[in-house]
Amino acid sequence: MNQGAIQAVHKTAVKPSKGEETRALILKAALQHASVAGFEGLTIGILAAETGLSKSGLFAHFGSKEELQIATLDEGVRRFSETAMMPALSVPRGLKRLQAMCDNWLTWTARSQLKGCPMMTATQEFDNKPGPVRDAVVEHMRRLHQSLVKSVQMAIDSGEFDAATDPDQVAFELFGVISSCYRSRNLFHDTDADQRARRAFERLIQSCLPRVANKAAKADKNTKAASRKR
Amino acid sequence: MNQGAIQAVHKTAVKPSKGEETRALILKAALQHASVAGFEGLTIGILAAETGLSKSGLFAHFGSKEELQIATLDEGVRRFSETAMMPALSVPRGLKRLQAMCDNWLTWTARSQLKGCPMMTATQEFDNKPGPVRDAVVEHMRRLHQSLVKSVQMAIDSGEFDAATDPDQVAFELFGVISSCYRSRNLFHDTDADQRARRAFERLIQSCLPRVANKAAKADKNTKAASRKR
DNA sequence: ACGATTAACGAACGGTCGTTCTATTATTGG
DNA sequence: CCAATAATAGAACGACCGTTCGTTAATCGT
Repeated sequence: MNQGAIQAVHKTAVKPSKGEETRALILKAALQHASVAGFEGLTIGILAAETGLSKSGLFAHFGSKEELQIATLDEGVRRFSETAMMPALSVPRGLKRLQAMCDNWLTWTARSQLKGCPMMTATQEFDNKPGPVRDAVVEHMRRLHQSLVKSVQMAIDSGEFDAATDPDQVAFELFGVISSCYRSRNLFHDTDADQRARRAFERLIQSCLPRVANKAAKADKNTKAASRKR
Repeated sequence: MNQGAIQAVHKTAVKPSKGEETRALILKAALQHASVAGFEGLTIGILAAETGLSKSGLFAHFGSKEELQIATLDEGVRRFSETAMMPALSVPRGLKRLQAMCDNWLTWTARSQLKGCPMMTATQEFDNKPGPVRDAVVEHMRRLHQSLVKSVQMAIDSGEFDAATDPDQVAFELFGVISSCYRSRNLFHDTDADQRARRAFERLIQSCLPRVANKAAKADKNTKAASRKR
């Protein structure tokens, strides 16, 4: 099915047939809607009305609601990749690229004119609902996590991060910051959310910087270690 | 309505009438179900079947689905308070209490035999859906945020945290860590999620400790903190 | 213990859901 | 340009949704 998606992309690049054209239009509206009302709230009737199609006409493009949800999720991931991740790849690997990723991650929903992040929404909606949609979500999120891990690893390799840094741990915490930012934005309408997130990123990065092995640092480490014991 | 809840609690403490008894039973099942399938997936038919009541019989207890959702959310908050927050209040204020809160926060769903955190679920489900349920979610989450802010402030006042610490920022990041932990647990079934969260808490706390410039500064901070106490 | 009150039931409603089928209209390749 | 094919419409389906209503059964205050 992944090959199918690739094939579809290739086809559209050559010649957008009528079917693929409307399908893309549907997915655009679907993504917009899912980013607000979630993937369960994405009903075929509503989506048909929004796109001006009939229920059955729209339905025929996917064959089931599950397929519609997966297609919408894939579209979201595609948009995320091209809006947030790919631009960061043009930044030289290491800390700079990681920062670019974080920054793009924060702002991509606005730049894509989405109300919330579809992947985060899907995560919450399907994390306890077994099935193909959940499987797709897990797959996508695992990939995203690995992208972050890899970027952190590059910052370690370049010497910008301490060698003892745990990339998985950093990725874990980056996800947390983003989560908290989205919540502050959408639930509290907190206009400072982005700034908070940036500060959190900064703090996280600070804690990953190499610990220089001079006396002061060593002493500081020791006191830290002592106080860490509970 | 808060007074109503208090009154209800008081009543049950004295004499649990039949109605209140079954209502409590319904809410227990509702909370269980909402923690897995969310608050929208909480249908009256399913809930009636699970509790052995008829749809109309169950419905009569709440008058609308919206009221059922709010009542379930309130029950979740009540359980969270008594399972996670109240026990932490018996720990002396300051860093220790904050740590107790974080620890209890991490483990309360398991101790309450819930699959996920109802409040987090509700947050995601209603953050873009205006209405009474969303209002209730915002209210509860704001309160929780303030609880954290207050605990952080106490750690500042006691001198355990640097005076320059921003309590709102710390609360923001704590929420992030919890979010990430829940996601790792439920989406990835990551058994290390709790450990990751604890490490993140630790790192966050470390970054809030007083920057020991010299002893005089520390003493000065303590006196400031003492005079700030109300 | 009895009358008043409350709790619970069962049937039914209008609505929307996802889905299926058949028929009609557009698009496409030769 | 014309047959073959794809895209869309429309009506209907059974299932389930939240909700209403009238009736019956259980509980409660006195």
